[in-house]
Amino acid sequence: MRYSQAFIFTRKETPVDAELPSHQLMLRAGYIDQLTAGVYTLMPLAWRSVQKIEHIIREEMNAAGAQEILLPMVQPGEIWMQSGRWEHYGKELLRFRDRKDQDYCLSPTHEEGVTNLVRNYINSYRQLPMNLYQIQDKFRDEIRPRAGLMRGREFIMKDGYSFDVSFDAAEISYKKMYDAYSRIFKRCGLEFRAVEADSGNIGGSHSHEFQVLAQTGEDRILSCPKCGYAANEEKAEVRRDLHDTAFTVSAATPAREEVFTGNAHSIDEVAAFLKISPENSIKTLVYLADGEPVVILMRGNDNLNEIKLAHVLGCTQLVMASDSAIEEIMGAKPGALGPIGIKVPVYADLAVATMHDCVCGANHDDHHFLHVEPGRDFEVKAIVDLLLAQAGDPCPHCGESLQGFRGIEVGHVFLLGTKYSAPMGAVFLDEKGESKPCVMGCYGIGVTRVLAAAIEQYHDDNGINFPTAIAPYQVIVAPMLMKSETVTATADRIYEELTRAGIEVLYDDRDVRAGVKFKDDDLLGIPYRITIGERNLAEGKVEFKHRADKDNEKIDVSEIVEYVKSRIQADLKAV
RNA sequence: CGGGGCGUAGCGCAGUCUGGUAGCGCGUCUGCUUUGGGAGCAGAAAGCCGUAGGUUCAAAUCCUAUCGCCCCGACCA
Repeated sequence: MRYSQAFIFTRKETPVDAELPSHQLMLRAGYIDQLTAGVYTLMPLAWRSVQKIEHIIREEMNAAGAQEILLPMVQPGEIWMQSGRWEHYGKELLRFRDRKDQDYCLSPTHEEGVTNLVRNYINSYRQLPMNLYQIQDKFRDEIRPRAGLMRGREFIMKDGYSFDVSFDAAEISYKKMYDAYSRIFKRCGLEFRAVEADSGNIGGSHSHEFQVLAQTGEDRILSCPKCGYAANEEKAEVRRDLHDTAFTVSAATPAREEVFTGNAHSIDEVAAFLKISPENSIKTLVYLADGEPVVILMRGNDNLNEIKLAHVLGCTQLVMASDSAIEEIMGAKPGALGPIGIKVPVYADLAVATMHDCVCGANHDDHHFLHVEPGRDFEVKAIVDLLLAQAGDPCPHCGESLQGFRGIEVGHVFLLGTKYSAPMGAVFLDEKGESKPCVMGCYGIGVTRVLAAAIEQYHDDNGINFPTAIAPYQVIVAPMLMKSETVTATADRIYEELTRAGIEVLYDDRDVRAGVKFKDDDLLGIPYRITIGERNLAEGKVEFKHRADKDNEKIDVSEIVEYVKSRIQADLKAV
C-alpha cells in the first residue's frame, strides 16, 4: 500500500478524551474513529490487525473441530423470553420493536440464537458433539462504555458454542477450547494467564478467563508461583483453617459498653481512636439482595467478596444500600453500624466466629460498642466464607503466597450445562431412545479488545510496537528524499519485490521530510522499517530496523528482500 | 444510577464573569526555499459558537429546556 494514497491520518497531539495508552495511540495513529459513546469505526490499520487476529482464531477454531457460521444480530424477543433472559438480562440488552410492534433485540451474545438453531437440526446422539462459532459484531448497551475499544458498546466478538451428550463429553469439548484459546493468544504474541473465574449471569458450572497482563487492566487476578493455581480475584479461594459455623462465647469478655467515637467513621479511624487493632473490629455492610436488606459482617481488615455473597444469598441482583437507605434500615449513618439490636438478616464471615471482645458500631451516630462478644451480644443467620482473596494470601492448593496481577479479559470459556438447552428444548435421543437436553459450553473472545490489549502490552513513548503476527503491515519502506530518483527508484523496486514475495508492505512514498516519516512510522507500530537514503545507497546499502531496536543494520540492496522474508518468517514461527 | 467536567473551523483551545464585526495554535490549500527525527517565509480557504425557545436595539456570551461527549464512584460503614 502506498501511504500517499492510504486512509491513514495521524495526529501529533494526544486526544484529551482518551486516558488509556491503547485508546490514545489508536486515535493518534488513525486506527479508530469514534462515532458515538462506545461505538467506533475501525479504519484500515485497525481493520487489518483485526482481520489478522480473526484469521488466527479461525485457524485454531477450525483445527479444534469447530465450524463457522453467522447468526443474525437482530433477534426476535421470543427466543429470549424462552430462555428467561428477556426478563433478566437488564438494560444492556438493547430492545426495540418493528413495524408490526413485535419485540426485537440486538444480540449481545448468542446462546439463544444458537440453541434455537441447533434444536431444529440436532435430534440424535449420533450428531453430537457439535461445535459452532462465529465472528460478529455484538451490541451491549453498557452502563459506562470507556477506554476506546477496551469496553465499547459495539464490538467484535468471536463466540462459540459446543453441544454434547453428557457433562463428561462436554468437559472434553471444553478442554479443546481451552487449549485452542491458549494457542490463539500465544500466536497473537500476548502475555496472558488463564484463570478460574466466576460464571457471572451467563450461568453454568465452571469457567476460565484468559487475561492479558497489563497495569491498566480492570480485573485483578491472583496466581500461585508454586503450583500454578490462578484465579480472578472475585473467584479466588484462600486457604483458611477456619471452619466454625457457630459462635463460641467467651465468658471472660466484660459486659458491652457504648462509647462516643466522634468523627471516627472508617474502620481504621475507629481503631485508631480507640487504640485497638482493626482486626479486632467488626465491619458492618448493608446490601440490598433483590431489593431485600441484608447485613454482612467482616473482620475489620478483611474485604467482602460480593460474588461469594451473591452465591450464598442466591440472589440475582446485589447492590450496596445507599446512605439514605442505610439510615432507614439501621437507624444510623454509615460509620456507626453494627449487628446488635437489628431485625435484618445478618451473615458473618468465618473470621467473625474467631473474634472475641471486639468493637462494632452501635447503630447510634458517632457511637460504637466495646467488649462485644459474638453469640452473646448478637446472633446471625449464617456463618459462611465471604472473604475476598488478595495478594499475599495463602494459595488454596499449596499454601504459597499468592501473587497479584492486573489483567484485561480477552477470552472466557464456560461449561454451561443445560441452562439454555433445557428451557429452549435443545434435546436429542440417546442410545436408549430417551430424550435429553444437550450439555452446552460457550466460548468467547473479544476480538477488538484483543487489539486494545495488545497495544496496552506493546507500546512505548513513540507509539505502538505490535507483535508481527497481528501488525497491520509487516514492513514499512521509507525513502528519505522523494526528489532523488535513485532513492525512489530503489524504493519502488524494493516495495514491488517485497509485495511480490508476499510481504505486507506500507510504502511511505509521501513527499514529506524524513523526520515526519520517522515519527509517523514509529507511531503506527509496524514491526520493521527499511530506510532508503542517498548516502547508504551510494554503497549499495539500505537500512533495516525493528521498531523496538535502537540501532539499524545496513543490508545490501540485493539481499534485503530475502533478509526481510527470513526475519518475518522467524517471527511467525517463533510462537 | 449518583457526582463532576465539557460542547466555538478537521484537531487542541481562548473568548462567556462584564452582551456590541468570530479569534489563536496545529492541520489543510498555493508558491518559493529547505530536505536523516514532526522545516522557514509569504499568501489563502474553512465556523447555523451542540439544538430549541426566551430576554434584548443587539446573544457564543444572560435565562429556560433539551441533546451529546468525557471522567469519577458502585469496598465505603
